[in-house]
Amino acid sequence: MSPNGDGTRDGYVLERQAGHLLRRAHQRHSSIFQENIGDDQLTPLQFAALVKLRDVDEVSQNQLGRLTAMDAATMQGVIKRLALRNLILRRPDPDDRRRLILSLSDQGRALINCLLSNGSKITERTLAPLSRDEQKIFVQLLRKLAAIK
Amino acid sequence: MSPNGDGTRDGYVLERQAGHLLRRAHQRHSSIFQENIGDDQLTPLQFAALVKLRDVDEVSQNQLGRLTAMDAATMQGVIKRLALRNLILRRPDPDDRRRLILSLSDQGRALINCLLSNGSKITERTLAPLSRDEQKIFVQLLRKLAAIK
DNA sequence: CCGCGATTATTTGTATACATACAATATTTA
DNA sequence: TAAATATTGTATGTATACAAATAATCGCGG
Repeated sequence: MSPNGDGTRDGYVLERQAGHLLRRAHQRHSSIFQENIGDDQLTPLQFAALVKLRDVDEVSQNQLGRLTAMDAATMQGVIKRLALRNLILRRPDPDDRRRLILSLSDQGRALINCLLSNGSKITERTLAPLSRDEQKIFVQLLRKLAAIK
Repeated sequence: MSPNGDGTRDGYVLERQAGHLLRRAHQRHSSIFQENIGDDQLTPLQFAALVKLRDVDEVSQNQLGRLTAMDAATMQGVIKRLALRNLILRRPDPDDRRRLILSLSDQGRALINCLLSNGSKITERTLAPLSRDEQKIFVQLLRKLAAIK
């Protein structure tokens, strides 16, 4: 009756759709992140913002959003919470009064330097179900799907 | 200065981390979903719930959550909104008074039957940056990462 | 210099996502 | 059977996500 062996009557099987699989893989990663990041308050987006801010030193809020693929509204909340913990500094741009210039505080810099190795561990564990070769291929294909470069 | 050619001082490059890439790929898919599903109100999770409910006919709310990888709290909101649009029916389980038995309404069944082809189109467009061979490999690896089967 | 479109940050509203807590009900076990 | 345990649905709080609206400011063409 069920040509797919999973109770379906025709070709559309949820478990084979890229979107559903992406969501579940991301779900699994989030769980791994939370278990391994080593800071109960820090979320994946907050971590990404700190990492990128460390790379670029100073940027406006919207610019950082583009670098980390967050829209302005999302970025605003992330930055607000990081500032609340004194992990980042916000000062007005003297050359453009619309902008807030963001930078890491000493505390934020220390934290991100300390947590970077956890970040690598998280990536490793996320990809652990795959062999080394599969990991390389997967990341390569995923970059195409994420429209990176 | 920058061994990675992207402004970083050491090995951790955000754009190469599986979690970040999964998030961005999922982001891109969500956008494709919204443009192609053909129903302005329907979200990816609502669509998944309808698809699965069509496959299994009748289940409790928590059971449907497990089948679609949503926790009880998330499922509750999704079901509430589907019921509000009269796409699903909720009736108490006579054998277990904790449970609500969910099923598609005629309207919900008609809608999902009509939208299934859009679902396939969405999957196709999500994977479009990859060749046919790459798509097969990617989905296979993604299933491992999503811990399906 | 003026006006007008673009950019920046914020705010509001809706929808995931999940931890936690809770009340009602089932099940297991002592 | 009574007690401990587990499940189900609901509610609350926090954090993404993004659309849409807004106010302030910038830049550019005329």
